[in-house]
Amino acid sequence: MTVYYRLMRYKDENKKEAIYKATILLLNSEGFSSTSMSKIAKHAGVSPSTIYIYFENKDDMLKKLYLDTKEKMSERMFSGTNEKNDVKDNFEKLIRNYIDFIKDNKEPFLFLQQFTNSPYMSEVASTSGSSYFTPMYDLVRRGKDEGKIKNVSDDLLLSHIETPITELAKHYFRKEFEFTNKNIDDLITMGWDAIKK
Amino acid sequence: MTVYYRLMRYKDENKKEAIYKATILLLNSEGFSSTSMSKIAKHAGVSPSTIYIYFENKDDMLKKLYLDTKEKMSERMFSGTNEKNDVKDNFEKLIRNYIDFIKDNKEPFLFLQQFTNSPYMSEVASTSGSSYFTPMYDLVRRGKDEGKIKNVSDDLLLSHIETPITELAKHYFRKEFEFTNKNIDDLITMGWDAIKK
Amino acid sequence: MTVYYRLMRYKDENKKEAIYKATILLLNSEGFSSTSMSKIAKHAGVSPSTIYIYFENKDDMLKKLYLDTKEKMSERMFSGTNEKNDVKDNFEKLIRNYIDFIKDNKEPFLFLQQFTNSPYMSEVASTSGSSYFTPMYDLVRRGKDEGKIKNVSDDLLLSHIETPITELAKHYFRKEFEFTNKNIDDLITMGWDAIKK
Amino acid sequence: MTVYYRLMRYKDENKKEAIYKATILLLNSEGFSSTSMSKIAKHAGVSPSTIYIYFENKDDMLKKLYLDTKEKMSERMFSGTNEKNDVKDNFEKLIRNYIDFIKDNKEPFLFLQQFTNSPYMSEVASTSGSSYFTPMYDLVRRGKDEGKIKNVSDDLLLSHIETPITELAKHYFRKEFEFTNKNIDDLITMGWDAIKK
DNA sequence: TATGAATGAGAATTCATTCAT
DNA sequence: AATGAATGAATTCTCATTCAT
Repeated sequence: MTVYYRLMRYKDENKKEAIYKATILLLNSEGFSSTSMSKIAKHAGVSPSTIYIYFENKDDMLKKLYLDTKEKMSERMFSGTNEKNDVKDNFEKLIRNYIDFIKDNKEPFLFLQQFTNSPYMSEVASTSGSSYFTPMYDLVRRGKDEGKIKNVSDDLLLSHIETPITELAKHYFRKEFEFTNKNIDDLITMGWDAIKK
Repeated sequence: MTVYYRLMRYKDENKKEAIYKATILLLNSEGFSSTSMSKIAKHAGVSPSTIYIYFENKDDMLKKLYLDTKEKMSERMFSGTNEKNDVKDNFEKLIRNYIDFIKDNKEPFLFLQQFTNSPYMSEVASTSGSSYFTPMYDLVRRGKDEGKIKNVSDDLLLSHIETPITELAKHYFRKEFEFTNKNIDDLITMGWDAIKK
Repeated sequence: MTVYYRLMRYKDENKKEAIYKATILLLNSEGFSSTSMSKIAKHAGVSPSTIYIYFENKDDMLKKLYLDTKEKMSERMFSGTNEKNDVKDNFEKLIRNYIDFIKDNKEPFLFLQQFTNSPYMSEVASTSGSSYFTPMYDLVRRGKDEGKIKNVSDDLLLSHIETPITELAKHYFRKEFEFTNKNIDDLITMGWDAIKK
Repeated sequence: MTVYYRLMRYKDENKKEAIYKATILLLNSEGFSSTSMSKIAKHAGVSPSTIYIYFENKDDMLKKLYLDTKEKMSERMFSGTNEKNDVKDNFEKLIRNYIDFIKDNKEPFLFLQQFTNSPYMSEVASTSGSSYFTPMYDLVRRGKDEGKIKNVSDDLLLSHIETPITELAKHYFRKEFEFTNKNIDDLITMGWDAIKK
């Protein structure tokens, strides 16, 4: 009897994921201005009003989707890196992880780019988001301490690690570029040349 | 009579520019989905229907605005570079030009970023747009021929020149980073280290 | 077992009252168009679906709430009046009762006004409602028989008893008027002057 | 030529009136909660968006409609009254005017009642609205000065003039009461009895 | 009895665009 | 060339109600 009263229709996490997935796909194919809540609902196979059970409004949904996607990406990027490893090994691991993530996550990656370059970003940036990259900061700081990395502004260093790959990824998805083994090796060399002392 | 016509054309260009300017500002502050034709018209001080005298429709306007802005940027970037100059000098000039453009053109720059990372881009990319960067391709090719630049894929090289600065520019506009002389010099060093043989 | 059932019924009445109370408050502060079932549920501390256990639908609930409130008011109005008392004494008692009710029941009173002047009223009027005022009709009829009250249409008489107070009550709640002893005495005099022969 | 430039599509006051009329009819027949902007538009024969050319939003429209209707009513009520006339004559004129207005304006009258008893009223009350009744205040004040009217609170006096008729009007529209000549005469007598010294 | 999840229909409002001048 | 009025279609979001437990 007790059980009977306790039970109720639980929120279905599948629904949330379906909403996220539909949003990313639509955003990537049609852009912010053409991605409406009803289109998202239709693609996710739910009613428009259902979205409002999981999120306060469209903004709230987009921001949570961004944070969720960004978190998944940064987890993947730093997996296998370790503050006991050699700095350059970590650097190389990071780059390979990032490329792996990109290859496996075309749509989430493109969504992140679009979001990051939209005014939505500034609203999220203040909250959190950049916190995902503290391991990166730790890495370059250690590299500087150990005298292996140029003694320049952190931002300068970081901008030479992630961003060239990000740019190449866009070419990759437009099939103008390939992440061959040689290209990846070259990328590591160039990145390291840029930041090493 | 001549005067009459000149006056007309002068007025036109004013209106077109006002529309462009209003669009960029709105797009940067509110994003694609909140930038409507009537808002643009109001900010530009014209009637919504006036926009349709200058442009076929919203899409047409955005694309022409992108192309126009991009052209202005690339003109500025390559000014003073020359295929007779030393490759490294050209490289340095390019970077300094780009930073100058960024500093003087916050709103156009941010608009370009937003547009480039949106699905609008793919519609424009096919038409033209990348043509603006042929001087860049010429430069790296010459560098390779002269044995000064790494013999790696062009895309790899280009991605290490423009993109780190682009990334830093965003930090700059969020007031998290400054383009001091030292930072600019470091940037040039790092970029050159990345691509030089 | 008895206790069990009593507990259940007790709980029920609590919920029903909570729903009624929340509805009245919302209706008075936000009006018919902004008072939704989910808002009512939230304010009453129950689930939206719980309301449907007690009432068929929203209309049914509103009508029952009106009838319930109206009944409480008329009970209070006629308490202490008696067909053996002097007609004028009954008249005075009625007015004092009504003012007492108003003072003690701001929200229910305002709800009644709003409901009475809405198209909802016509749906309820046919069912019942006016039956609550038969004691009033009895009173004026007796007054006429005894030659104390003007020999005019009942409606004319009734409209001079309750309505001026109703109007003043609205001013009272807007803090533009006070039910001082003098005002109440004046009110009784004026009402009696209006209807007396 | 100059004329050509000056001309444009002017706002059509007919449209505004059609919107007002449709709103009143719908509000009276279906109430606040069932009267949607699209229903109003359909009944007025315009597009929903057209309403937003004339009014900021629904609230704005309702308030302006109320003020407009109230103004028309008060103009009618005080027509033919004059501060040189005898107080009692003015009083009688006022009542006859009000009844005439009611008979000729069923829908506007019922709308005013519904609006006045809704929470919308409090938003409007602060702005203006009661200003329409200054002639009434002038009248009772003069009556008191001349020693013809009871020396009681203005609110008390006013509540015995307009409100009984308002109440009877509702019965009239439900066909439960008729404004016969005798009834009107009785009404005047009773009202005057209530307020006269 | 009681619930929170779920929903299609409909709410207010804004959209890109065209019309009439 | 220029405009403000006008609009049907589409927007975000809320509604009354039902479902599953």
